[in-house]
Amino acid sequence: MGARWRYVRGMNDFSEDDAFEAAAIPLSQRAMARPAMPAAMPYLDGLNPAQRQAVETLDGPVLMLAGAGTGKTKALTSRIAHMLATRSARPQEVLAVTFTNKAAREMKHRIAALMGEAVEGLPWLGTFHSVSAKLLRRHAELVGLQSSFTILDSDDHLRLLKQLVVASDIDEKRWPPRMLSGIIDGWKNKALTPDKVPVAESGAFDGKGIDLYAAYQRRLRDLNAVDFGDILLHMVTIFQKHPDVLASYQTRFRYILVDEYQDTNVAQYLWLRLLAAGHKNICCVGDDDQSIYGWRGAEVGNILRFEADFPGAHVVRLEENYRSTPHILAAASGVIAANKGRLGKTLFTSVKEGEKVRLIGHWDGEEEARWIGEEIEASQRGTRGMAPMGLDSMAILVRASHQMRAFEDRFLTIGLPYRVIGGPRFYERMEIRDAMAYFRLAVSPADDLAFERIVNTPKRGLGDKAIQTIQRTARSNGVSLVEGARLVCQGRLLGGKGLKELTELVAGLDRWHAQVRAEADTHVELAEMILDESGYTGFWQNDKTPEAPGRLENLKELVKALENFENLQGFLEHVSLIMDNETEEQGEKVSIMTLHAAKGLEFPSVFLPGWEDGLFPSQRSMDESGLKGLEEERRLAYVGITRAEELCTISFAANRRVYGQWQSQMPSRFIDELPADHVEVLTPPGLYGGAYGAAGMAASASPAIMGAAGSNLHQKAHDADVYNSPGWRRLQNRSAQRGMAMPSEARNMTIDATAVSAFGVDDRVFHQKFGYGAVLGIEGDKLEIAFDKAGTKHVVARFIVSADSADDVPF
DNA sequence: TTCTTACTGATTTTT
DNA sequence: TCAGTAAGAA
Repeated sequence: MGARWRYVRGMNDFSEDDAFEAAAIPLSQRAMARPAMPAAMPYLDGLNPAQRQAVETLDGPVLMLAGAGTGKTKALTSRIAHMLATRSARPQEVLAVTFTNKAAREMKHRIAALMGEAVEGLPWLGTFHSVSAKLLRRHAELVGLQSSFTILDSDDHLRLLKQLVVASDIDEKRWPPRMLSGIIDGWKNKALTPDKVPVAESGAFDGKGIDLYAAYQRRLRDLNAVDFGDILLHMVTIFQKHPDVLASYQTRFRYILVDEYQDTNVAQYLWLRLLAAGHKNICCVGDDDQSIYGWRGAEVGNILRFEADFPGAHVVRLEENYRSTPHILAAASGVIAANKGRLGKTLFTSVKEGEKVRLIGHWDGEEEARWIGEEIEASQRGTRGMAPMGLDSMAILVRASHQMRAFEDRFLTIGLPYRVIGGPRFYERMEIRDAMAYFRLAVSPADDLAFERIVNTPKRGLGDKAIQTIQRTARSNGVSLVEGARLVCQGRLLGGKGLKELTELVAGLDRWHAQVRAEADTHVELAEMILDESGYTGFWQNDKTPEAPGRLENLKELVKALENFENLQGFLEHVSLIMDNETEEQGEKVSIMTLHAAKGLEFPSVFLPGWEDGLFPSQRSMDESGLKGLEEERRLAYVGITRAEELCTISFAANRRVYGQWQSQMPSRFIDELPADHVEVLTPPGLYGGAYGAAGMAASASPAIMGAAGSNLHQKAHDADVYNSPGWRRLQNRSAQRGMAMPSEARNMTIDATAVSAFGVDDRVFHQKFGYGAVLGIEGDKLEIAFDKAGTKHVVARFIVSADSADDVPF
């Protein structure tokens, strides 16, 4: 949990002049920081010339092109420190925007560490959304909202759209609400209000897209709600339509800083341009080579165009890399060089040689996971003359989250601790959303979306029909759903169980709302009471599924988190923008995450599996966005490689199971783009017999043998394509030069020799996926096995080897 | 109303 | 493969 919840004041706290919530920084840290004397400027000492230039050029537009690992956060925070220390700006005149709460938090900490208590107050520093939401609460009436508007999460957003789609007689199958959501988000990212959507797009969503968009916006206004896109879009609208409001902020924010500028979308771009239009003291930091969010509206063009947008801009390149070895940098540069229209940077480092980037091909995805698991264990012990590495120093970065499974399975089997970063977020979990819907209703009974969410959660016998009755009643009386429900109860418009339960729910809501207003209990007690009385806690206590205990745990955590807020209202206002994934898990663990989630992180040792055409670069990305898509994938490769400090290991598999079907894979075209001088090709141990070359491997394994090996799994591996692909040939050539042979599946065939009869009850056995276990019984060609880690399973005998031979049979 | 069984179709994800 | 939905049975 940690700092995630440590915001105490409400967004609505208008009296507070500075956006910076002092409470966000633990007092201990603030006290420890040494006050910086304005004259001394010690923060400049550790900067290289480029960083220093970026820090000292305060006036006018500055574009800081900061390659991976070049110390851009240091430059950015030092720049703010410099502004304040030299009294070029007062804290409240500085606005710094980031994309994530995490980045905002880190900057706050680092500025505080640099400045100590030398200045009073700190700058406006937050995400585009949090800063914007704060402004919007001040000016909500200009776009027809009240300042207390609610911010919808993506779940509510989708539910609302679904209702609209259903209401307009559209075939939900052909035109899924999800698609409409994507279209509308896209428009909002481009700062297009319904009246501004170009005619060319009027065909969107069966020709009804624009109308539905307009209807959706009306509905939001009626609900006094905004979605994430609106937060920015409404502010842009306000800035454009109310020059006085804009002017006041232009005067107020004399200096603007933007992090990750390559990720800005059109709405954010306009937002910034409007605010900076007067003084043009805007400093944008970014790296066009790390733009990986085009699919959600980011425009690389924004950064490419910066000098045209802001004539006379100073462009500062941060090119000295403090993170990676020369080989790693060279490999990354080699790959990214294939992209066109880059601003161009040449990363260099003063670090000495280090290891080359390692490249290895595997037979299939499971083996890839197995090999990486072994490498990790080896690194832990310390190999190749490298010091032992902790698990925290290692990460596996995948293109798509489904690739994580192979690793999780494998690591579970061998008992290697791992942590998945970026999974479902805390506040997106069903139980948290349900609980928050109850809280929302207690605070504002008119919250129809919250009501819809929880009427029948836990089950109250209120199905579709009952809900329709409530909706009809509410609509015809022009009241909220809660009031509609009350009328339904009074008029006894429902039968038996449902009626009784609904009456009870309405009574409960009344009671809770009264408590909120009376402030009789503390909000924490109240929250507990709501969850209890609604039967929600009991609902999970009675649930026997394995997730139930975890969900109860999460609910407890949610209630605990409330302690950091003054009241329920304050909590709800913040929560939609502030909650992120900061699970400070204990213990040394290998990290598994997507390449996207890895941006901004670094690890001594990085594994990049699944470099196969179609997977990475992703086929879909190329189909949908062509060359642009491919280039974004390439940037993703660049991001991946540059996460590594000392060791980077790229791998691919010749066969992979895709949606349950085995497919042969071609090594990624990005592998061909790796500069040969900086790459060392490995061959998996135990997989090459020495007698077989790659070509021989394909040709010599007769179908009969393959069939006997039970490898219907492998049937496609004979496609010569794999072995004729440039990447594989290259691998082969390199191996040949080094006197190595290519993997052969010759060894795999030995597995078939182990027939059922080879096993007896109580034998110790090994299974590729489930690990070690003991045979409980034999049934036909299947064995019943009690696995040490994976439980009892029935497994086909040919997938089993005897435990003592497990070590030397690769499969 | 709700529980069960057939079907479909499938990145990346912050706010 | 598997999750999430949509139509049928209790």
